[in-house]
Amino acid sequence: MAQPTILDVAARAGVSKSLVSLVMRDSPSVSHAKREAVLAAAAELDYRPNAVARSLVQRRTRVLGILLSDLHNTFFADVLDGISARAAERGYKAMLNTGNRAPSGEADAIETLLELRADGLILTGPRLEVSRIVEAARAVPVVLVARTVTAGAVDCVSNDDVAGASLAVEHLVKLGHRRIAHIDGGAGAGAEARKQGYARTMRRHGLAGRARVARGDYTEEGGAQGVAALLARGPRPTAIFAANDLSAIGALDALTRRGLRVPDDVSVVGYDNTSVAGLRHIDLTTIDQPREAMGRTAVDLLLERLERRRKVARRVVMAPALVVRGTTAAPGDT
Amino acid sequence: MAQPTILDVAARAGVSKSLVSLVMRDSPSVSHAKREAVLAAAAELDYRPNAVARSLVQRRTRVLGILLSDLHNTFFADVLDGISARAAERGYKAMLNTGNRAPSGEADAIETLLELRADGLILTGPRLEVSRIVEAARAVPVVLVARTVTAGAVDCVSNDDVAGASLAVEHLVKLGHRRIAHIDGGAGAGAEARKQGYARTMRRHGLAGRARVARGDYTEEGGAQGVAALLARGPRPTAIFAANDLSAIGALDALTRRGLRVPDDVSVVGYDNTSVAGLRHIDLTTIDQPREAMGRTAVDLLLERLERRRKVARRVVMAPALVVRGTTAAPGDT
DNA sequence: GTGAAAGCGCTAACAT
DNA sequence: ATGTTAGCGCTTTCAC
Repeated sequence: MAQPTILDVAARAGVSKSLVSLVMRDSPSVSHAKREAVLAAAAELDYRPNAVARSLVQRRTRVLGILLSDLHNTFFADVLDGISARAAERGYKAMLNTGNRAPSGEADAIETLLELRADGLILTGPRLEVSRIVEAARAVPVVLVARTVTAGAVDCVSNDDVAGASLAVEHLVKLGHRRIAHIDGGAGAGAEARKQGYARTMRRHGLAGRARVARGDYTEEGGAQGVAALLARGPRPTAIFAANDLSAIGALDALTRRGLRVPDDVSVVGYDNTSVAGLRHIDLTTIDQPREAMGRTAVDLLLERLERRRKVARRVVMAPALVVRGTTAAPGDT
Repeated sequence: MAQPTILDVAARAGVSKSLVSLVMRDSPSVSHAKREAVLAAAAELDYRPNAVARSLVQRRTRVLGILLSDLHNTFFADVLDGISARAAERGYKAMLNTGNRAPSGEADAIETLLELRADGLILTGPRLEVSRIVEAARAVPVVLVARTVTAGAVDCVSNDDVAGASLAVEHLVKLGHRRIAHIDGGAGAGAEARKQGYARTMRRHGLAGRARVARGDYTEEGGAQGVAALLARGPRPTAIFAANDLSAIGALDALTRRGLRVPDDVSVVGYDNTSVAGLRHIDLTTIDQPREAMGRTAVDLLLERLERRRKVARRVVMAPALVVRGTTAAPGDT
């Protein structure tokens, strides 16, 4: 027999299928004897409840559909850890799908999750158009992580990029730096806010005149080009705040290749605290986003809609933290 | 209305639900007029076929259950790219679940996938006991990636670790190295084979007497300790082959911190070609496993069982490749 | 405490 | 070319 059904178990245990159903769901109103008989039969047959059939009749799957825009970025893996842990605690399963870094792939992935009747959706870092997101939200509750959208039906959880950038700059100022440059993240998610946080904090310290921004794009290459641009003209900055870790690493490498020492000649700060930042060989000072907490919060928001029937949108902004490592120090006497 | 059903569409289009079903599945035997009417009604209602109901009646889901042992390791993300691409090509959906690096988590994840009635399972790098894997294979076809098991019902796809290690050592020998040491991967997957490949190749070149192995464990820390052990006594090796990239990076860092230059004083080779290895700042020579191809192959193996009803186990071993970067060079005149 | 029966949304076999 | 009908494996009343 392919996969045994509840009827096979019932027959073998000599009871009705309703009784088997009650046992499988741990109902207290079953006699000890019958419960044992049913469990024995189930074990012998290698029976496994069919979640498909159960979902059909219950009209819900207890599955949360998770879209991860890019598995190659361990940032998302951390968010997922929080999501899975929380979902398990609350009796839900997390099923992932990826968009393979393409907006159209994301749309397909969401469609699949919706056809499989996930009870709700958590989209982490989606590059998808707003209209598609809102469309999905007509079918089930949707929570966005690491991306915000101002649409009534969608909840968002993100980190405070302005505050994070501020932490980075404050740290450098406290060390004594004044010529602090920024390599931005171009059109990337959160890049605009990080640039703003940088500019605002420089101004607050009366360093607006010293502020310099080089164009980047969240890539290693972008970070290297940012350094090239910054060194090409003007006084050399004593510190660089890059919009993310990858571009910070690109900057790091470009600096050392030019014979400049980090942090002796130039300090470098990144953003995200990805796992590479922690490698001793990189040892990058950076800004940490509370990734796991963001994942957990996303699940909580979703279940508020699912179980408590909340209707109004909520937007949760979480606080980032400074992680000091080896790429920052007081400026040398240049 | 919550989610419209096929009956809602049928009513609105003025046809029977079978007709709607045919249209949704692109049947050619539907008149143009009715097809348009149905599609219009479906669009207006925002109808989405219920995969749960469909799966129940078809007794298959067209879903492949994918277990990724650890999303934080981008190695698995690459394998997954291959899996998703291939699955999509062949009309299947890939649904992932992770074990959160714990064997018990993996067992739960598999159980979930089985209850959701995935048509087959691909387990990548599972740390799970063989017995549990065989057990799962009683329910549906199972393919293992990056782990082998000698059980009849399970297919495996892996890379040839012995050959990969051989490539690494051959590369170093060709550069002129003779004192080539190895930092092993302890009990990690494939570690034993890599060590064997190292030993065998050293012997083949008459360097068995020069072979030295330091204990590692696939971690950065392990790589650093390996270097410490190797430098503590005996003649300094001119080259080190580490069992994976992470430990190679640990070695790299330990070497430079001791004032040794790479590759001038010591060459270093890793294994896996993870994304960090490619960072300019690391620029590690390493062995590449054909990860995407492994993922694609896993899907093919699964579908051979699912669609062609293959019964005998297959074991596919794929060829690794050398990727030369900046951490290897001819030995200096030490 | 236990069983019988209805039905979840769909497909498939059969009629027409 | 289109409609009718009988389940898929389970949960959920409702009887007993």
